[in-house]
Amino acid sequence: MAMTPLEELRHSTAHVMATAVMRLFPEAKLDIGPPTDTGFYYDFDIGHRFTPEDLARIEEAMGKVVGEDQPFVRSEVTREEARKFFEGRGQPYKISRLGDIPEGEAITFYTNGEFVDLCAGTHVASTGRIKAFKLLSIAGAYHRGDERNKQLQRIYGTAFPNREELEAYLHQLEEAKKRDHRKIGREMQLFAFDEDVGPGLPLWLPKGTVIVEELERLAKETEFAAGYDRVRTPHLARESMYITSGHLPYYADSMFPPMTLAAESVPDSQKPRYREEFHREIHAGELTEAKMDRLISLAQEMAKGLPVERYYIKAMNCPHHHKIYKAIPRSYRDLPLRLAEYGACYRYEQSGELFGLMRVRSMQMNDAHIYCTPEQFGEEFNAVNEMYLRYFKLFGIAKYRMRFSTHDPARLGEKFVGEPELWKQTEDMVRRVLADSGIDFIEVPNEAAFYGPKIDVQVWSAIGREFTIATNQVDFAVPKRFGLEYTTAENTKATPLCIHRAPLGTHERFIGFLIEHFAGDFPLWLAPEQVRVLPIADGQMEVARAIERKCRGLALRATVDTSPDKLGAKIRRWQLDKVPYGLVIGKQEAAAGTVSVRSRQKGDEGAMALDAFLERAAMEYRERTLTVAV
RNA sequence: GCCGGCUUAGCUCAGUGGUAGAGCAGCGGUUUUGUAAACCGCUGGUCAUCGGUUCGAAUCCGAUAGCCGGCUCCA
Repeated sequence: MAMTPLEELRHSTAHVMATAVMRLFPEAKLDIGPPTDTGFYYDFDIGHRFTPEDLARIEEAMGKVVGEDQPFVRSEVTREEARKFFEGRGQPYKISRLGDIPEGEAITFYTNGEFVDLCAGTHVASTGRIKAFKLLSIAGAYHRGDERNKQLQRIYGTAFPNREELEAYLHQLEEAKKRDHRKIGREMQLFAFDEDVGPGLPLWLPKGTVIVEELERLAKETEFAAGYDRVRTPHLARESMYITSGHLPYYADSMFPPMTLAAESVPDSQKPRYREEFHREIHAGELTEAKMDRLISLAQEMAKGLPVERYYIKAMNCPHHHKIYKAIPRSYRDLPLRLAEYGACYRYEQSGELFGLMRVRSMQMNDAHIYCTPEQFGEEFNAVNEMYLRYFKLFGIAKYRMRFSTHDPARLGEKFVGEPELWKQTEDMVRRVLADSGIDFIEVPNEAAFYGPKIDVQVWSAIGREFTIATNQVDFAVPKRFGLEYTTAENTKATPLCIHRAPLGTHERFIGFLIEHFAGDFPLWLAPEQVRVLPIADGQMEVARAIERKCRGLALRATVDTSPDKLGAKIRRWQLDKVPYGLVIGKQEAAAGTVSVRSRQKGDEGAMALDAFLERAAMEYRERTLTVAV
């Protein structure tokens, strides 16, 4: 596969970096050093721990290699020659990589100066062509990306054809950091984390809650129009349900550990009396850590030997929804049945995976399950995809990627339920729906859910990480496990297909994404504060209050700046707070019944009648107008 | 979970073994103000936590927690 000139440059820079590292640390063992979308990396196995100071030293040594203007020379070798060469140099990873090259394919070395690398190429003519590079970070990375393998040290860097482009890229990185939802979320007081609450458990502050509730309203209206029914389910369920669903064996690690309690079958007289004993203990002096330990062992002692049962906090809503399906006998006339809920779920994500709002342990999903017949499937699946696209248009989301995840036949019965026919049928159905609708997508094997193929919509965070923002999944397996059925027109029983869909993902991730997408500059309908009245002096305070009341009468979120500051300061604060409209009220406006409007897009728009402004704002709100440039 | 780094006031950040600082925010007062910062004053920190070294620790060492950059994972 040919590299683009930029990839060639970056890959060559990776070789230069490896050359420099070998000069400084001759004992280093090399793995691989490919280009990436934004730069390059090289993986090293080395006893020394790279430090940020090392990066500067390595950069300096790289500068020397560039100065030596070493030509990159390609040579073909035999497998045996290559193996001997790397054995001689003590490079086990290279020998391992050699094994990846299929028989009959050319084995090539690229040499620059004293540095020789197993490499398919291609490269720039010589190291002197590398004009602008920078090493960015040090990271751990497993050999071949497998957790069971040794962790190597990876150095990330980037390179550009010239200094200017490198500087522009570094500047762009800085700019992206300003969009980071974690920074804006704190500045705008949208959400917060607290150590006592726990990692990955966000608190929605009042302003963030406004956004949450506006999104819920959007979803409810959209889903109502599309024929969904709303349901509500508990946050917990007995272990037995997750055994039925098949989730426990697959996902126990990702769920919070169960709550264990005395079984319902234990007579009351034998059940532990936590209450009295605890009460007595807890109030007998200070509550120390030692005492907590005593109380916990007391509880364990009391429960000892009793039959127990376990409850899990739900990590997904599907099993509960399946139970709602099952609560009532269903006929083909009832299908499709679309059950929607903004369900609260909890997942015990590994600590290192948590990332602001984008990856959390408590979340609310824009979830729904559509139960339908195979004949209805195409139309239903397509309707869900169209709902995605309508939403994306509403939010002005243009940069996304549809991923169609299919199964791997080699892993049937292990990672994927063993129903080869159903896999084929449903994947074909999805592929046909996608083709008919003309949506661009990429197909990725081996990424399906265990119960069926899926379409994920991928977006990128400000700092460039990729996330699934929405999902549309086929499930032909779990309804069967739950014994879901409907009576067909022929009066026989059949199992429905189920579509799991979450076009708005979770509140947490979706809002995290929206914060970055809009850089906090939300369209009016989502803005926590929509209108701020800015009286010039106290003399206009009464009029300002009256305008605030009028706005609120139209459900517009308005406030008055009651500070003793001068207008300039009020405007500045209004601007920094990213409020869509500011209404300046001075003596003239108060007398004329007008407001001087300031908008985020146009700045000072001059005076207009209050009613005219209210009509405009109310319409923007109602229509969910995308008022901001994104 | 793994590798590495970071943690000083609400926020942004100075402070390299010898009495904890600045700007902004907040609070109080004066000013009643016309489109991005009026003026004066005040409050606020167990330097993440615990332990160690030292006559003396924000500063050196260790552990723990949280966060950050990656890896792995992501129903």
